[in-house]
Amino acid sequence: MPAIPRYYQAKARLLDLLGDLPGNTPFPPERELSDVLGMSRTTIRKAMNELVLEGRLIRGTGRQGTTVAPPKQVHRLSLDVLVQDLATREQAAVRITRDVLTVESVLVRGDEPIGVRSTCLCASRFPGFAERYDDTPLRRFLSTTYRVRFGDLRAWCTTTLATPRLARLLGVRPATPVLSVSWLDLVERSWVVLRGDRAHLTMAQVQGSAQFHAS
Amino acid sequence: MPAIPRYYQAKARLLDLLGDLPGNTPFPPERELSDVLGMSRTTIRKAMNELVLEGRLIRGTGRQGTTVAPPKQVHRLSLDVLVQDLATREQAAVRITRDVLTVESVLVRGDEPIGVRSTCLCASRFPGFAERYDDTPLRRFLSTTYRVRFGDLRAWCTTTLATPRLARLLGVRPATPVLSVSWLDLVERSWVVLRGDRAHLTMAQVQGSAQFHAS
DNA sequence: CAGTGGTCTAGACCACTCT
DNA sequence: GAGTGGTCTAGACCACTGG
Repeated sequence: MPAIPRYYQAKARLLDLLGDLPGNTPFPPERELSDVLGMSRTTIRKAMNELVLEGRLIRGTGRQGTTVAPPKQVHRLSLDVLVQDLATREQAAVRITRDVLTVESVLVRGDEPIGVRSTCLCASRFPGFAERYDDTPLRRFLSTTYRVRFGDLRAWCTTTLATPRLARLLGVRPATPVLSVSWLDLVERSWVVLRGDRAHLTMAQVQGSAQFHAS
Repeated sequence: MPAIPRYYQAKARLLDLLGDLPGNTPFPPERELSDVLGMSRTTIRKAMNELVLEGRLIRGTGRQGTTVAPPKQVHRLSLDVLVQDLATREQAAVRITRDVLTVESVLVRGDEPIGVRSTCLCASRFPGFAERYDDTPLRRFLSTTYRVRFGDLRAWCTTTLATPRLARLLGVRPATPVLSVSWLDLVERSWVVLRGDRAHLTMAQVQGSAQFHAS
Protein backbone atom coordinates (compact mmCIF):
# COMPACT_ATOMS: atom_id res chain seq x y z
CA MET A 1 0.00 0.00 0.00
CA PRO A 2 1.42 3.40 -0.95
CA ALA A 3 2.32 5.59 2.01
CA ILE A 4 -0.28 8.11 0.92
CA PRO A 5 -2.79 6.81 -1.61
CA ARG A 6 -3.47 9.12 -4.51
CA TYR A 7 -7.15 9.33 -3.65
CA TYR A 8 -6.20 10.83 -0.29
CA GLN A 9 -4.29 13.52 -2.11
CA ALA A 10 -7.24 13.96 -4.41
CA LYS A 11 -9.56 14.26 -1.43
CA ALA A 12 -7.36 16.93 0.11
CA ARG A 13 -7.35 18.89 -3.16
CA LEU A 14 -11.09 18.58 -3.45
CA LEU A 15 -11.53 19.75 0.13
CA ASP A 16 -9.50 22.85 -0.69
CA LEU A 17 -11.73 23.42 -3.66
CA LEU A 18 -14.80 22.88 -1.51
CA GLY A 19 -13.68 25.47 1.01
CA ASP A 20 -13.97 28.20 -1.58
CA LEU A 21 -17.39 27.28 -2.91
CA PRO A 22 -20.71 28.30 -1.36
CA GLY A 23 -23.52 25.80 -0.93
CA ASN A 24 -25.54 24.55 -3.90
CA THR A 25 -22.94 25.60 -6.46
CA PRO A 26 -22.18 23.06 -9.15
CA PHE A 27 -19.02 21.04 -8.54
CA PRO A 28 -16.70 20.28 -11.46
CA PRO A 29 -17.61 17.05 -13.26
CA GLU A 30 -15.57 13.94 -12.54
CA ARG A 31 -14.01 13.78 -15.99
CA GLU A 32 -12.79 17.35 -15.73
CA LEU A 33 -11.29 16.79 -12.28
CA SER A 34 -9.68 13.63 -13.55
CA ASP A 35 -8.12 15.67 -16.31
CA VAL A 36 -7.04 18.62 -14.19
CA LEU A 37 -5.63 16.56 -11.33
CA GLY A 38 -4.04 14.02 -13.64
CA MET A 39 -5.70 11.01 -12.06
CA SER A 40 -8.06 8.45 -13.47
CA ARG A 41 -11.76 8.99 -13.05
CA THR A 42 -11.93 5.93 -10.77
CA THR A 43 -9.49 7.50 -8.33
CA ILE A 44 -11.34 10.81 -8.36
CA ARG A 45 -14.60 8.98 -7.74
CA LYS A 46 -13.17 7.20 -4.72
CA ALA A 47 -12.23 10.53 -3.20
CA MET A 48 -15.59 12.09 -4.10
CA ASN A 49 -17.52 9.16 -2.67
CA GLU A 50 -16.03 9.78 0.74
CA LEU A 51 -16.97 13.44 0.50
CA VAL A 52 -20.51 12.39 -0.38
CA LEU A 53 -20.65 10.08 2.65
CA GLU A 54 -19.43 12.94 4.80
CA GLY A 55 -22.23 15.12 3.50
CA ARG A 56 -19.96 17.62 1.74
CA LEU A 57 -21.11 16.84 -1.80
CA ILE A 58 -24.47 15.96 -3.26
CA ARG A 59 -24.78 13.88 -6.37
CA GLY A 60 -27.49 14.43 -8.92
CA THR A 61 -28.41 12.27 -11.86
CA GLY A 62 -28.04 13.14 -15.50
CA ARG A 63 -27.32 16.72 -16.33
CA GLN A 64 -27.73 17.82 -12.73
CA GLY A 65 -24.25 16.77 -11.83
CA THR A 66 -22.59 17.09 -8.45
CA THR A 67 -23.20 20.11 -6.27
CA VAL A 68 -21.70 21.50 -3.08
CA ALA A 69 -23.79 20.52 -0.08
CA PRO A 70 -25.19 23.54 1.75
CA PRO A 71 -24.23 23.87 5.42
CA LYS A 72 -26.23 21.02 6.76
CA GLN A 73 -28.91 21.74 9.27
CA VAL A 74 -28.66 19.04 11.84
CA HIS A 75 -31.87 18.22 13.62
CA ARG A 76 -31.61 17.14 17.19
CA LEU A 77 -34.01 14.45 18.21
CA SER A 78 -34.44 13.05 21.67
CA LEU A 79 -35.22 9.45 22.41
CA ASP A 80 -38.55 10.58 23.81
CA VAL A 81 -39.53 12.26 20.57
CA LEU A 82 -38.72 9.09 18.63
CA VAL A 83 -40.49 6.75 21.02
CA GLN A 84 -43.55 8.95 21.42
CA ASP A 85 -43.61 9.37 17.64
CA LEU A 86 -43.62 13.14 17.89
CA ALA A 87 -41.37 13.98 14.95
CA THR A 88 -43.30 15.34 12.00
CA ARG A 89 -43.77 12.55 9.53
CA GLU A 90 -45.39 11.45 6.34
CA GLN A 91 -48.43 9.22 6.39
CA ALA A 92 -47.75 5.85 7.89
CA ALA A 93 -47.96 2.60 5.95
CA VAL A 94 -49.54 -0.37 7.71
CA ARG A 95 -48.74 -3.94 6.75
CA ILE A 96 -49.93 -7.17 8.30
CA THR A 97 -48.18 -10.48 7.74
CA ARG A 98 -49.49 -13.34 9.79
CA ASP A 99 -49.76 -12.00 13.33
CA VAL A 100 -47.28 -9.18 12.95
CA LEU A 101 -48.55 -5.68 12.39
CA THR A 102 -45.95 -3.28 11.03
CA VAL A 103 -46.37 0.48 11.03
CA GLU A 104 -43.81 2.42 9.03
CA SER A 105 -43.47 6.14 8.43
CA VAL A 106 -40.90 8.57 7.11
CA LEU A 107 -39.71 11.26 9.50
CA VAL A 108 -39.53 14.63 7.82
CA ARG A 109 -38.05 17.96 8.84
CA GLY A 110 -38.23 20.92 6.53
CA ASP A 111 -39.21 18.93 3.45
CA GLU A 112 -36.25 16.62 3.92
CA PRO A 113 -36.58 13.00 4.95
CA ILE A 114 -34.35 12.50 7.96
CA GLY A 115 -35.40 9.08 9.15
CA VAL A 116 -37.67 6.07 8.93
CA ARG A 117 -39.66 4.74 11.87
CA SER A 118 -40.89 1.15 12.07
CA THR A 119 -42.95 -0.50 14.77
CA CYS A 120 -43.97 -4.12 15.06
CA LEU A 121 -47.04 -5.02 17.09
CA CYS A 122 -48.96 -8.18 17.80
CA ALA A 123 -51.82 -8.00 15.29
CA SER A 124 -54.39 -10.00 17.23
CA ARG A 125 -53.93 -7.63 20.14
CA PHE A 126 -55.16 -4.69 18.03
CA PRO A 127 -58.21 -5.73 15.98
CA GLY A 128 -59.17 -3.38 13.16
CA PHE A 129 -55.98 -1.37 13.49
CA ALA A 130 -55.52 -0.69 9.79
CA GLU A 131 -59.01 0.77 9.46
CA ARG A 132 -58.98 2.79 12.65
CA TYR A 133 -55.51 4.22 12.65
CA ASP A 134 -55.72 7.94 12.06
CA ASP A 135 -52.06 8.98 11.80
CA THR A 136 -51.87 10.56 15.23
CA PRO A 137 -48.67 9.71 17.12
CA LEU A 138 -48.66 5.97 17.43
CA ARG A 139 -48.33 5.66 21.19
CA ARG A 140 -51.09 8.15 21.82
CA PHE A 141 -53.36 6.36 19.37
CA LEU A 142 -52.70 3.00 20.98
CA SER A 143 -53.29 4.25 24.50
CA THR A 144 -56.50 6.10 23.71
CA THR A 145 -57.97 3.54 21.32
CA TYR A 146 -56.83 0.27 22.85
CA ARG A 147 -56.15 1.36 26.43
CA VAL A 148 -52.58 0.19 26.15
CA ARG A 149 -50.18 0.84 29.02
CA PHE A 150 -46.53 0.93 28.07
CA GLY A 151 -43.92 -0.28 30.50
CA ASP A 152 -40.37 0.88 30.83
CA LEU A 153 -38.32 0.27 27.76
CA ARG A 154 -34.79 -0.64 26.87
CA ALA A 155 -33.30 1.24 23.95
CA TRP A 156 -29.99 0.96 22.16
CA CYS A 157 -28.23 2.67 19.35
CA THR A 158 -25.73 1.66 16.71
CA THR A 159 -24.53 2.24 13.17
CA THR A 160 -25.70 0.23 10.20
CA LEU A 161 -25.67 0.50 6.42
CA ALA A 162 -28.82 1.60 4.66
CA THR A 163 -30.50 -1.19 2.73
CA PRO A 164 -31.51 -0.29 -0.82
CA ARG A 165 -35.10 0.13 0.31
CA LEU A 166 -34.29 2.42 3.25
CA ALA A 167 -31.88 4.33 1.08
CA ARG A 168 -34.67 5.10 -1.35
CA LEU A 169 -36.92 6.33 1.43
CA LEU A 170 -34.17 8.49 2.89
CA GLY A 171 -32.91 9.88 -0.37
CA VAL A 172 -29.40 8.52 0.07
CA ARG A 173 -27.35 5.93 -1.71
CA PRO A 174 -27.49 2.28 -0.68
CA ALA A 175 -24.90 1.29 1.93
CA THR A 176 -24.79 4.80 3.34
CA PRO A 177 -24.09 4.59 7.08
CA VAL A 178 -27.09 5.48 9.20
CA LEU A 179 -27.85 5.80 12.87
CA SER A 180 -30.09 3.02 14.08
CA VAL A 181 -32.10 3.40 17.31
CA SER A 182 -34.09 0.44 18.57
CA TRP A 183 -36.26 -0.24 21.56
CA LEU A 184 -38.35 -2.95 23.03
CA ASP A 185 -41.07 -3.14 25.62
CA LEU A 186 -44.00 -5.39 26.42
CA VAL A 187 -46.11 -4.02 23.56
CA GLU A 188 -43.90 -2.98 20.70
CA ARG A 189 -40.59 -3.63 18.98
CA SER A 190 -39.50 -0.52 17.14
CA TRP A 191 -36.57 1.05 15.45
CA VAL A 192 -35.73 4.32 13.83
CA VAL A 193 -33.13 4.75 11.17
CA LEU A 194 -31.74 8.28 10.99
CA ARG A 195 -29.64 9.98 8.35
CA GLY A 196 -26.41 10.60 10.22
CA ASP A 197 -25.75 13.77 8.25
CA ARG A 198 -29.13 15.28 9.02
CA ALA A 199 -30.04 14.14 12.50
CA HIS A 200 -28.38 13.72 15.88
CA LEU A 201 -29.76 11.82 18.78
CA THR A 202 -29.70 13.82 21.99
CA MET A 203 -29.38 12.25 25.39
CA ALA A 204 -29.66 13.57 28.90
CA GLN A 205 -27.70 12.23 31.78
CA VAL A 206 -28.44 13.07 35.36
CA GLN A 207 -25.28 13.84 37.27
CA GLY A 208 -24.45 11.67 40.26
CA SER A 209 -26.48 8.66 39.26
CA ALA A 210 -24.88 5.35 38.51
CA GLN A 211 -21.27 5.45 39.51
CA PHE A 212 -20.62 1.78 38.95
CA HIS A 213 -22.65 -0.38 36.69
CA ALA A 214 -20.05 -1.12 34.12
CA SER A 215 -20.53 -4.20 31.95
CA MET B 1 -28.23 2.51 -13.77
CA PRO B 2 -29.00 -1.19 -14.22
CA ALA B 3 -32.13 -2.35 -12.44
CA ILE B 4 -30.02 -4.66 -10.31
CA PRO B 5 -26.31 -3.89 -10.37
CA ARG B 6 -24.09 -6.90 -10.80
CA TYR B 7 -22.35 -6.24 -7.50
CA TYR B 8 -25.70 -6.70 -5.76
CA GLN B 9 -26.00 -10.10 -7.34
CA ALA B 10 -22.43 -10.81 -6.37
CA LYS B 11 -23.18 -9.75 -2.81
CA ALA B 12 -26.16 -12.08 -2.66
CA ARG B 13 -24.04 -14.97 -3.93
CA LEU B 14 -21.33 -14.20 -1.42
CA LEU B 15 -23.88 -14.04 1.37
CA ASP B 16 -25.06 -17.51 0.42
CA LEU B 17 -21.50 -18.67 0.53
CA LEU B 18 -21.00 -16.99 3.89
CA GLY B 19 -23.99 -18.74 5.37
CA ASP B 20 -22.29 -22.10 4.97
CA LEU B 21 -18.93 -21.15 6.44
CA PRO B 22 -18.08 -21.05 10.15
CA GLY B 23 -16.18 -18.15 11.68
CA ASN B 24 -12.47 -17.64 10.98
CA THR B 25 -12.57 -19.83 7.87
CA PRO B 26 -10.54 -18.50 4.97
CA PHE B 27 -12.73 -16.91 2.30
CA PRO B 28 -11.97 -17.53 -1.39
CA PRO B 29 -9.54 -14.97 -2.83
CA GLU B 30 -10.94 -12.17 -4.95
CA ARG B 31 -9.39 -13.38 -8.18
CA GLU B 32 -10.90 -16.81 -7.76
CA LEU B 33 -14.37 -15.41 -7.04
CA SER B 34 -14.00 -13.12 -10.00
CA ASP B 35 -13.29 -16.17 -12.11
CA VAL B 36 -16.01 -18.40 -10.71
CA LEU B 37 -18.76 -15.75 -10.76
CA GLY B 38 -17.69 -14.41 -14.13
CA MET B 39 -17.32 -10.82 -12.97
CA SER B 40 -14.34 -8.52 -12.88
CA ARG B 41 -12.33 -8.31 -9.72
CA THR B 42 -13.44 -4.69 -9.26
CA THR B 43 -17.08 -5.73 -9.12
CA ILE B 44 -16.35 -8.53 -6.67
CA ARG B 45 -14.40 -6.13 -4.50
CA LYS B 46 -17.30 -3.69 -4.37
CA ALA B 47 -19.54 -6.44 -3.07
CA MET B 48 -16.93 -7.67 -0.62
CA ASN B 49 -16.27 -4.17 0.69
CA GLU B 50 -19.89 -3.86 1.79
CA LEU B 51 -19.64 -7.20 3.55
CA VAL B 52 -16.52 -5.95 5.31
CA LEU B 53 -18.33 -2.80 6.42
CA GLU B 54 -21.16 -4.94 7.72
CA GLY B 55 -18.70 -6.95 9.76
CA ARG B 56 -19.24 -10.22 7.86
CA LEU B 57 -15.76 -10.46 6.39
CA ILE B 58 -12.33 -9.61 7.75
CA ARG B 59 -9.50 -8.64 5.48
CA GLY B 60 -5.94 -9.58 6.18
CA THR B 61 -2.81 -8.37 4.43
CA GLY B 62 -0.47 -10.42 2.33
CA ARG B 63 -0.83 -14.16 2.48
CA GLN B 64 -3.43 -13.95 5.23
CA GLY B 65 -6.23 -13.21 2.84
CA THR B 66 -9.87 -12.65 3.70
CA THR B 67 -11.57 -14.65 6.42
CA VAL B 68 -15.11 -15.12 7.62
CA ALA B 69 -15.84 -12.89 10.61
CA PRO B 70 -16.76 -14.89 13.71
CA PRO B 71 -20.17 -14.16 15.24
CA LYS B 72 -19.51 -10.73 16.58
CA GLN B 73 -19.84 -10.13 20.26
CA VAL B 74 -21.54 -6.81 20.64
CA HIS B 75 -20.71 -4.94 23.81
CA ARG B 76 -23.38 -2.80 25.30
CA LEU B 77 -22.19 0.43 26.80
CA SER B 78 -24.29 2.97 28.62
CA LEU B 79 -23.78 6.69 28.43
CA ASP B 80 -22.89 6.64 32.12
CA VAL B 81 -20.10 4.15 31.54
CA LEU B 82 -18.66 6.34 28.80
CA VAL B 83 -18.96 9.58 30.71
CA GLN B 84 -17.64 8.17 33.98
CA ASP B 85 -14.85 6.53 32.02
CA LEU B 86 -15.62 3.11 33.41
CA ALA B 87 -14.95 1.00 30.31
CA THR B 88 -11.72 -0.94 30.57
CA ARG B 89 -9.12 0.91 28.57
CA GLU B 90 -5.52 1.13 27.62
CA GLN B 91 -3.26 3.69 29.20
CA ALA B 92 -4.29 7.22 28.42
CA ALA B 93 -2.18 9.64 26.40
CA VAL B 94 -2.02 13.23 27.62
CA ARG B 95 -1.24 16.09 25.27
CA ILE B 96 -1.10 19.82 25.97
CA THR B 97 -1.28 22.40 23.22
CA ARG B 98 -1.55 25.95 24.43
CA ASP B 99 -4.24 25.94 27.10
CA VAL B 100 -5.98 22.80 25.95
CA LEU B 101 -5.33 19.56 27.76
CA THR B 102 -6.34 16.46 25.82
CA VAL B 103 -6.68 13.03 27.38
CA GLU B 104 -7.12 10.15 24.98
CA SER B 105 -7.48 6.44 25.63
CA VAL B 106 -8.51 3.34 23.73
CA LEU B 107 -11.49 1.42 25.10
CA VAL B 108 -10.87 -2.31 25.10
CA ARG B 109 -13.09 -5.31 25.65
CA GLY B 110 -11.72 -8.79 25.44
CA ASP B 111 -8.46 -7.77 23.78
CA GLU B 112 -10.33 -5.94 21.05
CA PRO B 113 -10.34 -2.18 20.70
CA ILE B 114 -13.95 -1.08 20.56
CA GLY B 115 -13.65 2.66 20.91
CA VAL B 116 -11.57 5.75 21.51
CA ARG B 117 -12.28 8.28 24.23
CA SER B 118 -11.07 11.87 24.09
CA THR B 119 -11.54 14.63 26.61
CA CYS B 120 -10.51 18.27 26.34
CA LEU B 121 -9.94 20.27 29.51
CA CYS B 122 -8.75 23.76 30.30
CA ALA B 123 -5.05 23.21 31.08
CA SER B 124 -4.57 26.12 33.46
CA ARG B 125 -7.42 24.83 35.56
CA PHE B 126 -5.50 21.59 36.27
CA PRO B 127 -1.84 22.35 37.04
CA GLY B 128 0.49 19.38 36.96
CA PHE B 129 -2.11 17.11 35.43
CA ALA B 130 0.28 15.16 33.21
CA GLU B 131 2.55 14.26 36.13
CA ARG B 132 -0.19 13.45 38.60
CA TYR B 133 -2.66 11.56 36.42
CA ASP B 134 -2.67 7.93 37.48
CA ASP B 135 -4.96 6.28 34.93
CA THR B 136 -7.93 5.95 37.25
CA PRO B 137 -11.24 6.83 35.64
CA LEU B 138 -10.91 10.43 34.56
CA ARG B 139 -13.90 11.91 36.35
CA ARG B 140 -13.01 10.25 39.60
CA PHE B 141 -9.44 11.47 39.33
CA LEU B 142 -10.53 15.02 38.64
CA SER B 143 -13.01 15.12 41.47
CA THR B 144 -10.66 13.64 44.08
CA THR B 145 -7.51 15.48 42.98
CA TYR B 146 -8.86 18.84 41.91
CA ARG B 147 -12.16 18.90 43.79
CA VAL B 148 -14.07 19.34 40.57
CA ARG B 149 -17.84 19.29 40.58
CA PHE B 150 -19.47 18.30 37.34
CA GLY B 151 -22.79 19.81 36.38
CA ASP B 152 -25.49 18.26 34.25
CA LEU B 153 -24.38 17.48 30.76
CA ARG B 154 -25.82 17.48 27.30
CA ALA B 155 -24.88 14.53 25.16
CA TRP B 156 -25.59 13.66 21.56
CA CYS B 157 -24.88 10.86 19.22
CA THR B 158 -24.34 10.52 15.49
CA THR B 159 -22.55 8.61 12.76
CA THR B 160 -19.24 9.68 11.29
CA LEU B 161 -16.47 8.18 9.20
CA ALA B 162 -13.30 7.07 10.92
CA THR B 163 -10.35 9.31 10.17
CA PRO B 164 -7.18 7.46 9.19
CA ARG B 165 -5.79 8.01 12.68
CA LEU B 166 -8.87 6.73 14.50
CA ALA B 167 -9.09 3.84 12.07
CA ARG B 168 -5.59 2.77 13.04
CA LEU B 169 -6.42 2.91 16.75
CA LEU B 170 -9.63 0.93 16.22
CA GLY B 171 -8.18 -1.62 13.86
CA VAL B 172 -10.55 -0.78 11.03
CA ARG B 173 -10.11 0.72 7.59
CA PRO B 174 -10.23 4.48 7.09
CA ALA B 175 -13.69 5.85 6.32
CA THR B 176 -15.38 3.03 8.21
CA PRO B 177 -18.61 4.33 9.74
CA VAL B 178 -18.42 4.70 13.50
CA LEU B 179 -20.76 5.74 16.27
CA SER B 180 -19.79 9.09 17.73
CA VAL B 181 -20.98 10.12 21.19
CA SER B 182 -20.20 13.62 22.42
CA TRP B 183 -20.94 15.59 25.52
CA LEU B 184 -20.28 18.94 27.02
CA ASP B 185 -20.46 20.41 30.47
CA LEU B 186 -18.83 23.23 32.38
CA VAL B 187 -15.55 21.35 32.81
CA GLU B 188 -14.97 19.08 29.86
CA ARG B 189 -15.70 18.58 26.20
CA SER B 190 -15.52 14.90 25.35
CA TRP B 191 -16.35 12.41 22.72
CA VAL B 192 -16.19 8.70 22.27
CA VAL B 193 -15.93 6.99 18.92
CA LEU B 194 -17.25 3.43 18.95
CA ARG B 195 -16.87 0.64 16.42
CA GLY B 196 -20.44 0.17 15.27
CA ASP B 197 -19.89 -3.55 14.68
CA ARG B 198 -18.53 -4.16 18.17
CA ALA B 199 -20.39 -1.80 20.47
CA HIS B 200 -23.91 -0.57 21.01
CA LEU B 201 -24.93 2.38 23.09
CA THR B 202 -27.70 1.58 25.53
CA MET B 203 -30.20 4.13 26.72
CA ALA B 204 -32.85 4.11 29.36
CA GLN B 205 -36.06 6.04 29.13
CA VAL B 206 -38.41 6.55 32.00
CA GLN B 207 -41.98 5.96 30.99
CA GLY B 208 -44.44 8.80 31.39
CA SER B 209 -41.92 11.62 31.29
CA ALA B 210 -41.92 14.17 28.57
CA GLN B 211 -44.99 13.78 26.43
CA PHE B 212 -44.42 16.90 24.37
CA HIS B 213 -41.09 18.52 23.90
CA ALA B 214 -40.64 17.97 20.22
CA SER B 215 -38.21 20.17 18.34
C1' DC C 1 8.76 -16.90 -4.19
C1' DA C 2 3.95 -17.23 -4.93
C1' DG C 3 -0.29 -15.36 -3.80
C1' DT C 4 -2.95 -12.02 -1.32
C1' DG C 5 -5.40 -7.58 -0.85
C1' DG C 6 -4.87 -2.29 -2.03
C1' DT C 7 -4.51 0.82 -5.53
C1' DC C 8 -4.64 2.76 -10.11
C1' DT C 9 -5.44 3.22 -15.12
C1' DA C 10 -7.88 3.75 -19.65
C1' DG C 11 -11.56 2.70 -21.66
C1' DA C 12 -16.48 1.33 -22.35
C1' DC C 13 -21.65 1.32 -22.00
C1' DC C 14 -25.87 2.78 -19.73
C1' DA C 15 -29.79 5.76 -17.83
C1' DC C 16 -30.73 9.98 -16.94
C1' DT C 17 -31.55 15.22 -17.35
C1' DC C 18 -31.05 19.64 -19.11
C1' DT C 19 -31.15 22.68 -23.20
C1' DG D 1 -27.94 15.72 -28.46
C1' DA D 2 -24.55 16.56 -25.16
C1' DG D 3 -22.93 15.80 -20.80
C1' DT D 4 -23.56 13.83 -16.31
C1' DG D 5 -22.98 10.20 -12.74
C1' DG D 6 -23.27 4.80 -12.12
C1' DT D 7 -21.41 0.69 -13.42
C1' DC D 8 -18.22 -2.61 -15.35
C1' DT D 9 -14.05 -4.57 -17.53
C1' DA D 10 -9.17 -6.17 -18.21
C1' DG D 11 -5.09 -5.31 -16.95
C1' DA D 12 -1.19 -3.45 -14.19
C1' DC D 13 1.93 -2.49 -10.17
C1' DC D 14 2.72 -2.40 -5.23
C1' DA D 15 3.37 -3.96 -0.18
C1' DC D 16 2.86 -7.51 2.48
C1' DT D 17 2.75 -12.37 4.39
C1' DG D 18 3.37 -17.19 4.56
C1' DG D 19 5.73 -21.52 3.35
